[in-house]
Amino acid sequence: MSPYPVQTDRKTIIETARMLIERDGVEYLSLGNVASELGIKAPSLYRHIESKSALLQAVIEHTYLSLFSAYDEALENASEDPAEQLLKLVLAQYNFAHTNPNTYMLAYAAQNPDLRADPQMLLERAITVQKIIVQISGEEKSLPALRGLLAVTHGYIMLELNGQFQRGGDLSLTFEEIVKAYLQGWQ
Amino acid sequence: MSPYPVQTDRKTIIETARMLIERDGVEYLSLGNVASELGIKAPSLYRHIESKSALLQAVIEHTYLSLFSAYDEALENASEDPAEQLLKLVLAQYNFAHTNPNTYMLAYAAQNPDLRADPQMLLERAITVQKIIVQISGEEKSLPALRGLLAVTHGYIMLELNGQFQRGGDLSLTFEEIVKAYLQGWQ
DNA sequence: GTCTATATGCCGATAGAC
DNA sequence: GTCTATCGGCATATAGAC
Repeated sequence: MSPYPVQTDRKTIIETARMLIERDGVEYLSLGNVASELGIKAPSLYRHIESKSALLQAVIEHTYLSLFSAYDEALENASEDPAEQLLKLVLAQYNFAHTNPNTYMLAYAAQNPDLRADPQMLLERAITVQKIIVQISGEEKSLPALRGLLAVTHGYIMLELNGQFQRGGDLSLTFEEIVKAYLQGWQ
Repeated sequence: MSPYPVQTDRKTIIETARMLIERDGVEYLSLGNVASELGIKAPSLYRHIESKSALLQAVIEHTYLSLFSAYDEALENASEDPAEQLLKLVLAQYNFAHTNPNTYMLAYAAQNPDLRADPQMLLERAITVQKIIVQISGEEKSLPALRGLLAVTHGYIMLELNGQFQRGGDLSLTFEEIVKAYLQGWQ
């Protein structure tokens, strides 16, 4: 038998870090917090992770994969209508951000290049969405139309998460209304 | 004569902090940095500021006032056309964010309530813009139309500042194109 | 208004025992 | 795979001398 009651592994550490970031904000994450949550001491973590920065990197990667799963799920039950497909996609992102605000913001705001998601993967995903929006905007305008859709979606999420919509209303419904109006503008 | 060669005051400290945040990012700002930049020692700062958090608050307030000045300037030479006025406004914000990326992000992302800008002031500004956009969207849809405009503007700025537009192009022109298409959608 | 000295605390990371 | 002990660093903030 092991002389210590608690054991952990890399996957559990990453999930614990993710949970703590979500609960307290990334600025309060320390290896001490993570270890304490797992019932072990901070230095023990180094058997499983290389550094704090590698741990953050892993959390960000996990966040992107979850977000991409949400995209895939959203498209499963969508009709052929490109506007409906796009709405389902951005709503998936909107809901993901509300369920996981702190990791969402961490993943999107990561400045440090080695904390960024794989550019190749991001590009592939973007092209998938571009193929949908091209049916609305036409080929030539599909890149700006895509970028604007990403902007209005991400911007709305950030403003809402930061509490900058002071005047109430049904913010989820308002978001849908805005996206529909936005897509109208490219037709 | 003073026994020490260097003197400072609250205003200089705030401006120094603002400059350092802009240069290095807010996460690298410390009272030691500020003091060192001013040629004094960190404890001396406490004769002029109450705490680091009060200093950050002052920088954020200064940032908002500068941004509002940019808005005012943008409207000075604008025509009667509401679409042109709105475009000038959001371009003023876009340019401000590019000139002051780190303080822009700090001011917009401030989570801590005592680091937020004065809600009353923000509300007044929002209503000013709403009076312009109402000419495009109509009264009933003017609040969602405003929120969407803020979202697309802020979102585009954040995505560009975070380096998430990988496929190049004239990003400033693309932004204009997107805003115009967005406003089209509400007409 | 600045200084030095210091309190106090947290952090990431390493060495080496078990 | 965990532990204890420790290094080295940097942070905010206060006390009291000049």
